[in-house]
Amino acid sequence: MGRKACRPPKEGLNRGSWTAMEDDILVSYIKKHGEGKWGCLPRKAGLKRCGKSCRLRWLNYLRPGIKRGNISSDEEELIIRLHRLLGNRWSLIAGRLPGRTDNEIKNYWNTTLGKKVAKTISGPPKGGNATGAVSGAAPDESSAPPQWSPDANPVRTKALRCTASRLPVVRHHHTCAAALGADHVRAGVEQTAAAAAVVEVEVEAQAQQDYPPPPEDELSVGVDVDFDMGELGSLSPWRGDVGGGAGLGAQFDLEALMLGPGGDGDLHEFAWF
DNA sequence: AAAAAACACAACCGCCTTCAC
DNA sequence: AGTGAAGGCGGTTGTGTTTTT
Repeated sequence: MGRKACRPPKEGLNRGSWTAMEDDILVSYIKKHGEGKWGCLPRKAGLKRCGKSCRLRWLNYLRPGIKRGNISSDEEELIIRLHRLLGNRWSLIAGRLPGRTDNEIKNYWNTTLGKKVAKTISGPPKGGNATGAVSGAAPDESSAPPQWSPDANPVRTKALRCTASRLPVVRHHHTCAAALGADHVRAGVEQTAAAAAVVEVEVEAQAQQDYPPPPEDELSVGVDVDFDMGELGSLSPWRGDVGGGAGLGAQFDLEALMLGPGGDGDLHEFAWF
């Protein structure tokens, strides 16, 4: 048995744009009863809307502190940078822009910024890291800072993720020690913050050259973090170790773009060189 | 001035994860 | 532990507005 159903039937619900009166009802209800329980809210507030619609309306437009429009050039720059690192993880990006919502940023990117960035990229002559892509919600790599040439850096690695509380999980398609030492790697590490934390990293790598993939579980990556948090938005140097069997041991330096002041579940992005 | 095309953005949809039972 | 509702997220669509032809 699941929890009690709270959602109202879908029939007879209003759709489309919200009226000022609906907004008023929603705002005054939430002021009185607080956020949450979206499933029950429409019935209790007397709104002919589904809970999801109420939630969206509140979070994106009615919530206090929401900034609307006029995205500044500073904000634009930050969005571009965060998108480069995080891809289409709009809620994460929005979390770094006070007063902005994921929906607004997503819309802004899809209509304006994405095209702008694409134009910038396609403008200058091709070269550098034109190959490959980070999978899924692909961050915009073409403008990523560490320039590398395919000749010198044979492997591209994508998407690292971990939490400090987890045992290391390693996934790889193809990889090699040399590549790990001289790679163009983008790593997203979610960790619970702690001084001098040792972070276990999940790796997904893709080779451009045919190196024999090491057997499963022979590659492990430990990032020995000197948890000297840099200034928000700054790059700070970190040092890490790649251990594991099959001669894969290697040391590497990395830079971390500080996206937050450091706290539980804070997100860090690493780039290997 | 009118029609067509392009743009901007609010809202919806479906999927996945979390959580209460 | 299993089940199903609620919550959250990203992708997509619909529609009003602006620009171009």
